[in-house]
Amino acid sequence: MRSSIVDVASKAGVSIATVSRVLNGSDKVKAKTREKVLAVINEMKYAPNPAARGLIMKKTEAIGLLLPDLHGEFFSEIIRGADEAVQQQGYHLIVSSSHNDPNEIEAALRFMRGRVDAIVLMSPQVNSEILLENLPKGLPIVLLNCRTDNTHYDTIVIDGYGGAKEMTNYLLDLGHRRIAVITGGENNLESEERLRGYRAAMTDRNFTPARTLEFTGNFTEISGYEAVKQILALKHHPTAIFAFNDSMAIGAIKALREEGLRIPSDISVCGFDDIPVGKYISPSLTSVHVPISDLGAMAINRVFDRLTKRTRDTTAHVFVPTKLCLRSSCKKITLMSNLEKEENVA
Amino acid sequence: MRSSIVDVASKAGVSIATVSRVLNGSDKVKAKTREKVLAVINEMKYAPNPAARGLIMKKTEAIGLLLPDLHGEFFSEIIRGADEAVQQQGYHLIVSSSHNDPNEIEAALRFMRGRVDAIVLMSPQVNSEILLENLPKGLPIVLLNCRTDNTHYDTIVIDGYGGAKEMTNYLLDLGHRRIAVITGGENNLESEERLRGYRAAMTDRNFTPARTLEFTGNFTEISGYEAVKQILALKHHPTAIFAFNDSMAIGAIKALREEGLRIPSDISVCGFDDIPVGKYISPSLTSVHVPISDLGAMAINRVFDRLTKRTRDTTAHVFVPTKLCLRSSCKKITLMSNLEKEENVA
DNA sequence: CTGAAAGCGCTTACAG
DNA sequence: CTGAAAGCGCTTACAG
Repeated sequence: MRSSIVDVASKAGVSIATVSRVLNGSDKVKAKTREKVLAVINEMKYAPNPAARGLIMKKTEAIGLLLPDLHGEFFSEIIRGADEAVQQQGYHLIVSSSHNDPNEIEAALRFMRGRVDAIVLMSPQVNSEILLENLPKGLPIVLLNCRTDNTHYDTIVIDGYGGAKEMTNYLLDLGHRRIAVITGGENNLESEERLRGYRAAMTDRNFTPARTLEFTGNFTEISGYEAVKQILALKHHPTAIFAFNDSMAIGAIKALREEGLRIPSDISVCGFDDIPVGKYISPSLTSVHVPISDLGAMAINRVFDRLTKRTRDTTAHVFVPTKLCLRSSCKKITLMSNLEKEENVA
Repeated sequence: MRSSIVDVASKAGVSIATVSRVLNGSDKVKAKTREKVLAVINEMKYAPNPAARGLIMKKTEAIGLLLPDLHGEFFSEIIRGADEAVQQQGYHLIVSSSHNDPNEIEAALRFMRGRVDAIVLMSPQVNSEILLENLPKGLPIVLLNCRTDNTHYDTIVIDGYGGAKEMTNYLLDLGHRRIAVITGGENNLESEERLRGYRAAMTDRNFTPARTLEFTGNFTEISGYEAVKQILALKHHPTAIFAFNDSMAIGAIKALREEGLRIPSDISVCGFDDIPVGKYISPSLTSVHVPISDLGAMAINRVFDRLTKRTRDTTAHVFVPTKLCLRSSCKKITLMSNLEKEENVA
């Protein structure tokens, strides 16, 4: 059994109220008393039970972070950014992954009640009704890349549309016309936004985005790898592949190489997110930069804003811009076959 | 304010004891009463406060996971494995990173008291005395890759020595003699074990491991990258570089390429850990396989063993074997310069 | 089968 | 400056 405040009090010959006061730095404690208590605390290595403290003070010094998945560097960077921000305030993180399963989200949210002071939730896949009805009331909540137009919560959303559009325009500028995309799956907000951006860029330039060039992945390396196998089964290969995240781009590159294609001379490849490892692989990966760890930190800091200035109760909706990050995996195309021209010009 | 058990009780016209009983599935509740209470619970969307419950039941259904760092895929795989294991039991994870700082470890450990039922601690860098004196008593604790010969706690340790030795032997078999290593820094258990393994393999085969071929990194890509800049300043380049983790190997490969060297034809490179991305890069990375996510799961499952069968109080010390994972970043060397022979043969 | 009461380990008015 | 007491939201003997 751990020692409790009662043990400290009796050993120090004071009441538990006094021990509590020195613990909480109250100034209405005589210096001598304080020292005596402190001595006992150190001697016993006493530390107050945070659960009891949380129960009465209604603050836990913990923030819940609920992520859809834990695979890959994207989520680990989110966690890292969040953890740094949280540590700066002396807070801690309770991390959970939902696997995009409403039941798991519900379980995690329930678990967090009473244990966290606020919640950061990232759930690009689960639809807003389910989400909203499970969200605990009375707790600051920040929605990260969630599908919701509900303005009742603070939201942070990456500009997937703009980023994908910019990337597509870049590929178009490079002369590419047959651009295959590897998506992150249906019903996934991030994927959908990126797809929308890609299609818009094509259309804006009077090209018809062909559905036959849209392949479904799930944001993992292996799904990018497998998508390429399908892509190469096409009678006319695309000249560029735009994977909707870097992990899939990395998987795609591997598959392409296995088929003897060189990147970018035979085919260009780009990703999205700009995960740290992207700049280290060869060829270095052209991507759409997302400030991943900042995203985690931003969400946490927004939560702290809420926690401190309770007055301001207008919700904030921040839209995070992306930035094209040009490296070596994409290359200018010089000549196009007639066939391609025919197929793509509007 | 969230509703409490009192609200439910009054609305259902029963005592809080009865509500508590239906909450905990006690069988001594009349079916009709149970239904009435359940109806109210659903209507109010009531969920018990886990902090209060934890306080009295002395169990929190949370496990603390304290990691040295949050950079890169290694730690995210540990978290993933741990999270999966924990979710299987309906438990949750409280994650923290220590940055190898004793103060942060202490703060995290203090934070966890009363909030977790057990702790998994990974701290290859902080020495055992500091660690041991901060460890809470009365809580199951599993030490993951910690420097301690204390048998009072359960431990799980990767066979860094064996793995590095095996890798070095492999390089030796390939004909390499000048093998540079990039370590993970001094005072880091994992790095030290791998260094010991490398040196032992060299010595066993009657080669003297040259200190001038040992370069210091810190397990990050950039440190591998920078180490290579130093390595290439050597008057005689090594024919192989053994980075003590994959991230550094990936950084090293990038630096090597920038200097126009081809891998593995000009120089062989290998890593350690076998992080998922390693098989996707080019050339695919030869590494020492560590079952990373399993490690997280193993630690959690060990903790659950403790939690359930309190009787067995002999501590377990598991030593996790590694496995050579041969891919394409290392190549046989056919001829050696006389100079190299002179320098390396014992 | 159900309720009143004690207690988990703390904090904080309220007196003194 | 300090202590006795109430209370945070729950569970669980103990009676009935």
